[in-house]
Amino acid sequence: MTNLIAGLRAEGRRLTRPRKAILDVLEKSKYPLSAADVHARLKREQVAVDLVTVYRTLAVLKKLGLIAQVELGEGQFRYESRHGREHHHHIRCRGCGRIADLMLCPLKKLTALVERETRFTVEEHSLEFFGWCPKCQ
Amino acid sequence: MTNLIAGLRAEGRRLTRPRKAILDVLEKSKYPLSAADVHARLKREQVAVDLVTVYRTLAVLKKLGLIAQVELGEGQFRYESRHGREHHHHIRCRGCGRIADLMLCPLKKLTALVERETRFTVEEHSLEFFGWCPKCQ
DNA sequence: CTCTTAATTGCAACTTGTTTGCATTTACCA
DNA sequence: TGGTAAATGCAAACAAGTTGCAATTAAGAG
Ligand SMILES: [Mn+2]
Ligand SMILES: [Mn+2]
Ligand SMILES: [Zn+2]
Ligand SMILES: [Zn+2]
Repeated sequence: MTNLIAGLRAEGRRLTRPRKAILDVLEKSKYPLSAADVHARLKREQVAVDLVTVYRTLAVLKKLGLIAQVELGEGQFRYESRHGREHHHHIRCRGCGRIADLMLCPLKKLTALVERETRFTVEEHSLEFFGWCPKCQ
Repeated sequence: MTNLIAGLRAEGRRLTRPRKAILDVLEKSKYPLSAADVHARLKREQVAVDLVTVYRTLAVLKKLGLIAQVELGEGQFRYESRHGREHHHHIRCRGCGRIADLMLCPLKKLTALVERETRFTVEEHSLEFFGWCPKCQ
């Protein structure tokens, strides 16, 4: 939360109820949430925030580096708090959609290799697995 | 093309002009194309096919395993032919959108590790890099 | 604490990517 | 050469995300 205040101030932005509430929802979640998910949880908590504001806030929090955008082949984005969490990846069940964290990232060496081969500068990568969770097998 | 005929027949489906043309467009492309890209190229080649048919055909070709669906953080799907190409991944430039193939996949061992840790059965994975191409750096 | 003002919000409308319903057309086999 | 189920085109619907604008509000100045 202190990161939020500092980050916002540094850009001349304001600390508002929706911003606090949305970051809070993401910090409490054990898996990444879509904008619609966030909106639904806010409603459940009696916090009246428009879905448009959720989208705009997610963009702000992402720019501040407080949340990460995750894509799991669903045709939509998900977001998760980065607070106190290492860079990591996910696995998603093809049956029930369950998402689990993978606390690993073996790609440091590979990134260097890619940069040498392609002459691109690598800024980010995404590594996701898809399969069947124990219940759905 | 012989794969297409065999695959379609095996499911009681038919070989049609749109299906041939769409697979052909994908086989000629050096990078993965969106449905709209495919549609535009068909038009350029005087092949009149509705965009809806492109979407439906991409779904069929994907189910037959002839093409792969690729996601590069754009909010849309791309598709590429699998004919004669190894399983591989991509790098996409944040500046101009240029996409290059990465002919590597160092994830066999990792997959086994993930399966052991999570108890999921891994069926597929996605590994993509994002950065800046030589022209955009 | 009150005032001022630019940042933020909500609402409606819009855009883009993708899917669905249905009547018409067509590939394929008897 | 039909008969028939599969495939197509067109219009409409849907879903995620974005934009314009008037109303609201956080926060610094006094
Ligand atoms: Mn996670
Ligand atoms: Mn490729
Ligand atoms: Zn990683
Ligand atoms: Zn791979």
